[in-house]
Amino acid sequence: MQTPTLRDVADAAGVHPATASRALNPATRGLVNAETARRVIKVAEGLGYRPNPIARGLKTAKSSTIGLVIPDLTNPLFPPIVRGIEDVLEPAGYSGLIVNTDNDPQREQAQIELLRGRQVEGLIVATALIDHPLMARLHTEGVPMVMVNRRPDGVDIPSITPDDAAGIELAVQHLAGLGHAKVAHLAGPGTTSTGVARLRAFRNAVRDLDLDTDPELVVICDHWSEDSGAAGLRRLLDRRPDVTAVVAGNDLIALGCYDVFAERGISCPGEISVVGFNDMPFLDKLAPPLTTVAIPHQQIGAEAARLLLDAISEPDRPARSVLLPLSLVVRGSTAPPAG
Amino acid sequence: MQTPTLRDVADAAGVHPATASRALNPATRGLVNAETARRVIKVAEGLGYRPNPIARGLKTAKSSTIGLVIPDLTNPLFPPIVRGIEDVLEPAGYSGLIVNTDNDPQREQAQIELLRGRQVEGLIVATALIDHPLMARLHTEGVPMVMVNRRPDGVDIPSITPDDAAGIELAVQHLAGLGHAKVAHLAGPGTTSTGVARLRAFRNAVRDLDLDTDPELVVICDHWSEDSGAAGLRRLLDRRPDVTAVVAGNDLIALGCYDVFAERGISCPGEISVVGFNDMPFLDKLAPPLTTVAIPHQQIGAEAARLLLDAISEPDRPARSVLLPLSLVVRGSTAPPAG
DNA sequence: CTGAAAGCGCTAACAA
DNA sequence: TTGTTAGCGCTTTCAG
Repeated sequence: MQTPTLRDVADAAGVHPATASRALNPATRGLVNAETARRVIKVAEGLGYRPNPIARGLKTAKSSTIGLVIPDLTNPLFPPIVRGIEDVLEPAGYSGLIVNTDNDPQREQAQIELLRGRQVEGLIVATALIDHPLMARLHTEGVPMVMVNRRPDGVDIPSITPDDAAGIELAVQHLAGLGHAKVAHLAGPGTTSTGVARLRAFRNAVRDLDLDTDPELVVICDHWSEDSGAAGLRRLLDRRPDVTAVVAGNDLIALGCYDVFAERGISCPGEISVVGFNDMPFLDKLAPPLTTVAIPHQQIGAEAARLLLDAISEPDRPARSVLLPLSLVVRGSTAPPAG
Repeated sequence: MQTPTLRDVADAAGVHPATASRALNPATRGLVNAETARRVIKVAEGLGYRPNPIARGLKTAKSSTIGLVIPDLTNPLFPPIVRGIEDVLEPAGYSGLIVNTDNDPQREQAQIELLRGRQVEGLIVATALIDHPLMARLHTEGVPMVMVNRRPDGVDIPSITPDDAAGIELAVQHLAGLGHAKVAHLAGPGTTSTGVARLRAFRNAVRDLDLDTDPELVVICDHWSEDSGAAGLRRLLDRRPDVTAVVAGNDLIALGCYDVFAERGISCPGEISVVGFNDMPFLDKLAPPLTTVAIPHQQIGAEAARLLLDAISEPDRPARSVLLPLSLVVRGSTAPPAG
């Protein structure tokens, strides 16, 4: 016999399926005689009954499923976030459906279509762009969602983001404290909130700390990637070979710097110091270990999931956004400037 | 109006829902007048109709969903495999539901229960142990599944695994070629197929190449983890401080060696060479860059997904298993022995 | 407190 | 080729 159905349980317990349903569902159990309920539950266990969420979903128009929209699972930033998400989704009876967009809006739209087709009850999105018509549309359509890491501008969607400004400030202060005056910034793309927030914070910090404010010290990278970081640093060095420290928009961009150091025989931190952002795994094993701004990955995910579950259960509650505190992890890639 | 249903489409097209269903499903489209079909499809598009897979699943007892059982998404080995899996699942109309077991059999069982509750049509499992009653039971219950990376013993389940023996042989040959005679092996747990296969291959290789076959040169680690690797190397060095090269069971174990090198001031590759296994990301950025046996991660995943889809569509086809070829990536962690 | 009846959206016989 | 009918497994009115 295949997995028993509610009917089987009801028959075996000598009650009507409806009664069995009520007895088995904690939320409606109160409507049924405690004794009967106990009996039904017992029988259900005996038969190894497991409710079929598909059937339940069809009736209740709920799938107990939520969509995770990320650029690329292969980026080490995301797995811990995903873990954090699942850690809160699972006890709540939800499952996460992960899709990768590869940062392609086309693909993103298709993937989200797919998720909606699968009746996800909400979306956790890590691919937000500052100007993101798709997200805006979904939001007006009333799709419950939460942004992680980045957020669109001018749309009132709940989000969990790191405190970019504070993080960059920590980084610049650290470098200034070491004695660096010519600090550069390899910014992330201006299409992302993290890119612009960190850039703005950088400009404020160098100004406040009386460091060199030459605009040539800022290079905006095309992507949040190693290659873009390398290209950015090359451009920077061509303009300002005298730079002694770099605040990278994130860790991958910092890794790109490492490539250029190797390529040009530059010593780090001897000649140039570097600070990353995100503290992705294994950074402590690099040569040199990367100093970086650490964000609480799992916690970001967990918090996002909680916000989303809230949004699902209380659709009318106003969007709540969380700014997560972060800390600077000082490792070997930063040191006082030479001579 | 919420998402239109098949009824809405049928009404708008002036046909019966059953006809609309047939027209919309490519598999049954042949049963319907080409003209009618075209019209229905057109109307469906116009209304933005998207079929509800939940309803479809309820009827067909299929969920178009498969379960991915992995130990921990946070282990960098898995994300690329997952990508590979999704890359073939998605075009086939399937979605993957990922669960993390944290290598806890308890949790594994619970998670698989959950997946089955969600009516997954099959399982891709990366947590196989040599002796794995749960997998054996699922297999006899006829649950379609495929093992990736590791496999249980004595059960006829399709699997995609790296060619462990060949990989270890490459590693040992490389070290022997550099002039190492005292080569050690930090083996993975004996409860996993990869652990024992690599250990066996190591023993064969040192014998065939006339290297030191002292059993003290083999340490079996408790887990496939950095900490276990570190503990293993400490044990090894206490017994055989004269060792000049280590073949680590996998990259994480090799990373553990790096920790011990730092802790004891041992230079690598100056005093001890290390080879890893898996070629997880960013190994080229380590100090020193890790020489390792590379496996085709995405391809493993893709192949696993293909096998599973086959198994689902043809349940009676005999289990097919694939041994994937691998290659040695020589980086900076290996060099001729000192003096 | 429990049973009867209807229906979620779709597909699969069976008829016409 | 199309429509009719029934039902997947469950929840949810509505009566009783």
